[in-house]
Amino acid sequence: MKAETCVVRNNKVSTCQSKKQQQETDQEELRRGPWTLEEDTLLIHYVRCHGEGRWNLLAKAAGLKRTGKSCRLRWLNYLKPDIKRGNLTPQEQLLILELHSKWGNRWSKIAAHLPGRTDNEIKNYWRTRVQKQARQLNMESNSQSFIDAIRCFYMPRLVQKIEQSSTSCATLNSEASSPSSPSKFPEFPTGCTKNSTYCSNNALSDMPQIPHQQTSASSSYTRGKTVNVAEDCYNVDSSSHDVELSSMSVLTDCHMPGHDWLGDDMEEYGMWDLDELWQFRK
DNA sequence: AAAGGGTTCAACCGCCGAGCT
DNA sequence: AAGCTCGGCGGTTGAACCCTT
Repeated sequence: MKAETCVVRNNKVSTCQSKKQQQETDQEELRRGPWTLEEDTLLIHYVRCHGEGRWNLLAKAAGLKRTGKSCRLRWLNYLKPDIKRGNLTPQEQLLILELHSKWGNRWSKIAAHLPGRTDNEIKNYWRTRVQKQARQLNMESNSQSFIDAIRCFYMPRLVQKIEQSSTSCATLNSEASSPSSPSKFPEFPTGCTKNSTYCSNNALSDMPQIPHQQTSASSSYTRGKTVNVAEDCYNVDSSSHDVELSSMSVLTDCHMPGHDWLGDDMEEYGMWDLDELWQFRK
C-alpha cells in the first residue's frame, strides 16, 4: 500500500524516478468531470463483487481512470443503491433545519439522520435554498436573527405543510384502497393521518436512532445528465399522534409519485412573510 | 426564438486525522 | 518520530438546466 520512499540513495534513485514517471503518466491518464454510463457500470460491478473501501486500489483494479477519491464520491453520492433521489420532503427539510441549528455545517452528521440522503445533497440544499432566503433578508445565514426567523416562521409552517400533506395522503390512501378506484399509487402506509404540533425548542434533543430504510433506485442518462428514478412510499411510524420532531425524525414520508409537493421550496410555500420577518433583522 | 441571468447539483479541491510502516 | 497513504469532511466550482425578458 505504501509507496516506496523517495530517498536519494544510490540504489533507490532509479526506483524513485520511475515511480515519479509512473505517477506523472497516471496523472495524464486520469479522467475528470462527469461520469459516463460505462464508468458507472464498472464501478457498480466492482463494488458489488468486492465491496467498498480501498478506493485507490479499487479504481485501478476496476480499470477506472479515476482517482480513488473520485470513485468513492461517485459511489457514496450517487451510485449506492439506497440513495434517495428527488427533492427533500418537508419532513426532511424540517429535520435539516433543526439539526443544523444544533450542529452547524456538520453535513455528514446531519446526513446520518436522513436515511438515503447524502451530505453533499444537504449541503447543496442549505446553500441554494436556505442561504438564498438569508440573502434576500439581508441576514447572515448563521446569524441569530435568521435562526430565530427559521424557528418562528419557517419551521411551524413546514409542520403545517406536513399536516396538510398527511391529510391528503390519508385521503389518497383511502381512495386507493377503494375497490371502485383502481390503485394509481403504491399503497400508502397507515398512520398518515396525524395532527402535529411543533415545539421548536430542543425538540430534537433526544433524537432516536432512525431505522435504515431501503429504497430501490435506478438511474438513467438523459441529455448527458444522470437521472434517478426512485419508487418510494416510505415506512411510517404511527405510534403517536403528537408529532414532536423527535418522533417526526422517523420521517413520516408519504412520497407520492407524480405528486409535486416535494418540489416545493420556501417561496412556493409562501413561507416567508417579509413584513413579519423584518422584525428579526438587526 | 434568442440572449442573458439565475439556479441547481455533481464533481473537484484542500485540509485533516487515523493508521500503517 | 517521521513519512506516507487513505478516507472523510466542508468549501468551492462550473456545466447544464431553467426562467425571464
